[in-house]
Amino acid sequence: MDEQTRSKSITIYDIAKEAGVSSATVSRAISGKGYVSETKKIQILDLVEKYNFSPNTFAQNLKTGFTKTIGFIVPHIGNMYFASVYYEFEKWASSHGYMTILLNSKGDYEVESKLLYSLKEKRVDGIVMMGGRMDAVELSEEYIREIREIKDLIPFVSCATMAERFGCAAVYTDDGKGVELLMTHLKSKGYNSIYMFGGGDEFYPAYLKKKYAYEFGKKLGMKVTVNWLTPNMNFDYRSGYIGMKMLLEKPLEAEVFCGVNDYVAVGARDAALEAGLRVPEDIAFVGFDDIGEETVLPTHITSVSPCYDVFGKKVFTTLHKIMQDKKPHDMKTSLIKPELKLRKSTK
Amino acid sequence: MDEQTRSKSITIYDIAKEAGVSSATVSRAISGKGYVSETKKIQILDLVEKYNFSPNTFAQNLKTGFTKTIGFIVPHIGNMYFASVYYEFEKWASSHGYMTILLNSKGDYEVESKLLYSLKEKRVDGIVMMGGRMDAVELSEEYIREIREIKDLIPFVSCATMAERFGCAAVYTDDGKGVELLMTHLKSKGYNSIYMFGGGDEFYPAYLKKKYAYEFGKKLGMKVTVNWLTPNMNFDYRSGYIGMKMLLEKPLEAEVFCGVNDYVAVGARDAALEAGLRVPEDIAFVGFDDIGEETVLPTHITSVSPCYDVFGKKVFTTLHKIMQDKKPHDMKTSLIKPELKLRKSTK
DNA sequence: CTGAAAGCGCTTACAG
DNA sequence: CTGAAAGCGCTTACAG
Repeated sequence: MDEQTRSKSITIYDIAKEAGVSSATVSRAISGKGYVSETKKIQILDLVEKYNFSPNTFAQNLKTGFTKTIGFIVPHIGNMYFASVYYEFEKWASSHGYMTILLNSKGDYEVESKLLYSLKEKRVDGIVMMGGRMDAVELSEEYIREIREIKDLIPFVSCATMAERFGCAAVYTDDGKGVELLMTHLKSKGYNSIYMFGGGDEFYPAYLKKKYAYEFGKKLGMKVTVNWLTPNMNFDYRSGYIGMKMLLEKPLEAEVFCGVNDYVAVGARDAALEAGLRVPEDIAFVGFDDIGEETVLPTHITSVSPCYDVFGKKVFTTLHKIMQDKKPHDMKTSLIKPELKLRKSTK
Repeated sequence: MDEQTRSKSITIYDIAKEAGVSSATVSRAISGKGYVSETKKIQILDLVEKYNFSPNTFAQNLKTGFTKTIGFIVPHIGNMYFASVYYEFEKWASSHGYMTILLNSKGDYEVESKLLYSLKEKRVDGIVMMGGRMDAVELSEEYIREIREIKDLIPFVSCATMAERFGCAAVYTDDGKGVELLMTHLKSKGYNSIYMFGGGDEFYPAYLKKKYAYEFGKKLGMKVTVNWLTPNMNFDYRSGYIGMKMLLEKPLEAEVFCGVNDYVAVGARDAALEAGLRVPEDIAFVGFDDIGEETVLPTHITSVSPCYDVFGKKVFTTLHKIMQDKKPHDMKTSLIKPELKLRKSTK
């Protein structure tokens, strides 16, 4: 990083001089846009190789107005659900020449706003926002306006449930389908009752799963008990653990306990094990999101998996399409089909 | 993203015109560098506020040569060790006006090289690299040269063990201290034998922990058995799980089983539980890295924690210092003092 | 304290 | 197919 090293940086003009052409021709040869004679092209590209030259991104950006950068906001980077979508998304983005900036809103509304602002400032070409405020069932007028403004300014894809409410492109898992898959399987294994819990019901990802389970249970002839609106319930391990402790004080109301995500399910399972119950002989657990990558940290929980590869790809292609269009885009919603991963927390 | 919206973007000239000053004065007023009369300054800043103006980063970068961007390479984003250091680092970086790009090398050597190249291309102001190849005990001449080249070009901090070998700034946890803390505690709880396993011994983070444990065990009068060079051993859950399965086929060689990290320890613990052993009554488990954030997904494993807050901050301040200096920096190594987190996997 | 001017390194109509 | 030239939006010596 010393001055000399920095300033030695080669430019398009150095290449042009050595090749005996103009900088415009070098630019055309490198970008592949516009005509350049085969001879000169080869000559220039050789020089590029020789000096290991790459065009200055900032000069390009300044000129073209594009940054080839995408901002990706998640509420919690440690949550494997978000990490997995990001991971798959990034593969596609980078293979298309985009660099992705991962940002953590910590689930904090103010931080989220600040991040959105800083991405605007950085003039990113696109924004992906996962979960957070956008998942909330009830929204303030002001927040809706904030999101509408940003999505009119910068290509924007939300991975929040029901995000079409904001008039933006949305990609999220089909929870209705997920619940159906899960309950059909449980029924086929001879289970006849299920208890839905965890999560904040003020957020769709919790609310809808419970609602769908309730409805689908009727159709299936399964008894569904829903734990609605328990205070301090959340999407984390602790909620599942504490919730289950309380449930264990009374006779069990169901054969299967379903967390709104795997973190809740794992917490509940641990509480049950601690109480001396056998899983799955005495009690079964299921969850959503498939957070336990086998080689990293398996949960052993039967789970509805979002198919992260399909998910991440869909998010990228959706955003990419919007970035390509010049005109404001039609809002478009894509539902990702989930699949069931069977593990030893159920029969 | 439509053309109109894009081009409406306001510049320093618009502000200058409305304030009746030159663009130079506006620039000075905004950056706070150079003299501007109080009256004009206030007037300009009001306009900035009014139009929600922020200077075009690319024009700034092009002019100044700085990008205010840092590249952060990790081998696996799903590993909570890397995720936690990143998380803490990013807090400091962003509070100093730096944007951090997180990149995943997937532990692949070629990908790592490509990422390094792309960061050079992006002209980031600094690079942090965690683990990966740099952790290897044996290195090719070529790789050493590659790292030396990049660190001479761009401010560079490595979080690999023994990274001072590359002549670059290094920040990593003090494994010697960690082993000492752990074993002293175990001894005080009445444990007299420990079995060290997991990891690839071709990497320092595994090799050194085993070595230190062996040495420190002598001093403490504890029996230390070290599982060296087991093929296919790694830093993941599966290694711990499979490794423990094999160990359980014979009479146990120790009271405590220590994984080179928590993933290994959790895998081993699960194998023991499956075999019907009680933890910690029949067998105890310990690990390193403290990957189980309590509210997210607790491991319940007693662990040597790197103190992520101190770690992340140190990485940033080290990098920041190098970025400030004009001259090539002295290589500097900082060891992070670990602390012990007691959990129910030990007495 | 302030402005005119050069220049950062590209891209892209435009005119040949 | 090619080059001269303008311009993207800033910053910063330089000269007042």
